[in-house]
Amino acid sequence: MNGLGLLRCICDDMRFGILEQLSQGEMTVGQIVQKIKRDQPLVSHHLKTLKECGIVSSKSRGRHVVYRISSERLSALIVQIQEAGDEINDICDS
Amino acid sequence: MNGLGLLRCICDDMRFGILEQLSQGEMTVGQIVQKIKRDQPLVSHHLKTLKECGIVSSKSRGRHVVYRISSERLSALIVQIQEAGDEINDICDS
DNA sequence: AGTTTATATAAACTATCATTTATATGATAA
DNA sequence: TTATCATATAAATGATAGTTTATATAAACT
Repeated sequence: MNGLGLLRCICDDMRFGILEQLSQGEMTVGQIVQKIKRDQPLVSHHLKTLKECGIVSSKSRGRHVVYRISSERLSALIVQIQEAGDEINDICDS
Repeated sequence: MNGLGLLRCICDDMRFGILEQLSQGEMTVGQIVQKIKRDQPLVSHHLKTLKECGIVSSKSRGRHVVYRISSERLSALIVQIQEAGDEINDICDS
């Protein structure tokens, strides 16, 4: 998986929504489901994709599974990418 | 089209390849075709996509059509995104 | 005007990927 | 140990988007 592939992974609407949530701190699958209001299997599926890209990691806590962004560096990068998105919006409006 | 949509547009392998070429200066379709060694209709198709996103613009010069990245700001942003991709590679290797 | 060159468009095909639905796993609590 | 809760997986479906092939347009040259 190359850098572009990983960016593509991040740039999906739903996965980006999940990452926005996780950028505020670790969360269980159920909490993410509640927040973004999508079906649980779909959320799990996208979490798997994010995990395969190495963007998130998970640990079990009781019967819950807690996900988090796998590194501070990556977390900062996601913010940057989000800002790039906003900046493109700016550019296109002007 | 939102910021994420535009990022997704940039993050396609082939479109990114085209943008890498154009980041060195404006080029005709034929020149791009030669450089990236893909079929002309395919290149034109992706150029159209990039144009619809507002990422590139074009002008006619004789029977040639010259494409360029539509703003300096956007050009700089593409470099940043490329660097983000490289950085993700780093993170995943480590 | 007719031919060549450069680019664009359109239709058909293919692949990829998101989503849904149904079911399985695995942990806890009763 | 059975029932329940949280999450994961798998199969089927549907949508999106890349690619190919064929053809159209438009400019320049003869």
